Amino acid sequence: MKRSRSPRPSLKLTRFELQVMEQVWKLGKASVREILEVLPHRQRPAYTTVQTIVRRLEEKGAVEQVKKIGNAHIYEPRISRKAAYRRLVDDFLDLFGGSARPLMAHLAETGKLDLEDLREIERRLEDEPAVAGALD
Amino acid sequence: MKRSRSPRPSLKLTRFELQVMEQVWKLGKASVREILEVLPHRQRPAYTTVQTIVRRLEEKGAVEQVKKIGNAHIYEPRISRKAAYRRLVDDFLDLFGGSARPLMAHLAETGKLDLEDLREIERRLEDEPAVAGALD
DNA sequence: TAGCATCTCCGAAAGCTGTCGTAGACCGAT
DNA sequence: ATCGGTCTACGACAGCTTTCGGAGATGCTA
Repeated sequence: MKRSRSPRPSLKLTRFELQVMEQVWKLGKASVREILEVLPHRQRPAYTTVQTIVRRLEEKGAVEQVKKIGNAHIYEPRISRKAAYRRLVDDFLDLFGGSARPLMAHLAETGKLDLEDLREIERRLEDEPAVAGALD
Repeated sequence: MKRSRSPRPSLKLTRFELQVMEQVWKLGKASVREILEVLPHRQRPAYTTVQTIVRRLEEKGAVEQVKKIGNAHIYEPRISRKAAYRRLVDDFLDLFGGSARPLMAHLAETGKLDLEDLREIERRLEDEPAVAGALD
């Protein structure tokens, strides 16, 4: 049975796949139904919709079946939240020429970023000795 | 002829549509062929591919035909670069709970943002008296 | 052990994006 | 007026994402 693949170095998750992963990360491990039930009420999809997403996440190597409870599979994340977001952010940064600064500039110009935000991040950077990557 | 619609407050552009818009913004006004020719050599698509994108941009109200030269339409942008990116960024920020700070934090953690970047933006913010939005 | 609820498994429709070809209109030069 | 090249208009299709239904397996309970 070639259910799951090994997790690719940085696999691309769609919006909804990410939303599902978010719940799996949050819960630590989860069944399809549990995921469904913690999904925001707004546009809660059908059970089988979530199931399909989980299936694809498994094919991509983002989650894996770790056991069964009753007849339901229980899944655990196989990639870290940070790794997933890194890929997403990288893709997005490409729209801004690949570096963060133009994005920053845009955020500042549109009022989404103020001095307080900046100083906060700055403090963190000063504390943490720029370990630059490798921590998943 | 119901060619173009009025520009929606903030319409969503796909990656490639944005790439085409980028050229239109740059050129001020342009024909399909001009857009095609300034597109990066890398994966330059067929003429009609660009044409289709421009057609969709027109349907969305992102560009409009302003005149003809020979038998070719000339298009002008109808939405600002900033407005387009704002929509994009907003959508993206939703993945981070809607505010910029978590994104910042991620960028800092993954080494995409250093103190120098932050101080640069900070300087800008201090100069410009937070006019907070409304400048398209 | 019979029945019901729940789950899995598979398949597939519908929408969006990127891709292009063809048919025909149009323009300028001969 | 005609002809060749360029453009438009339209439609189509493949791949991806989101969506879900149906058939059958499975497990719990009476």
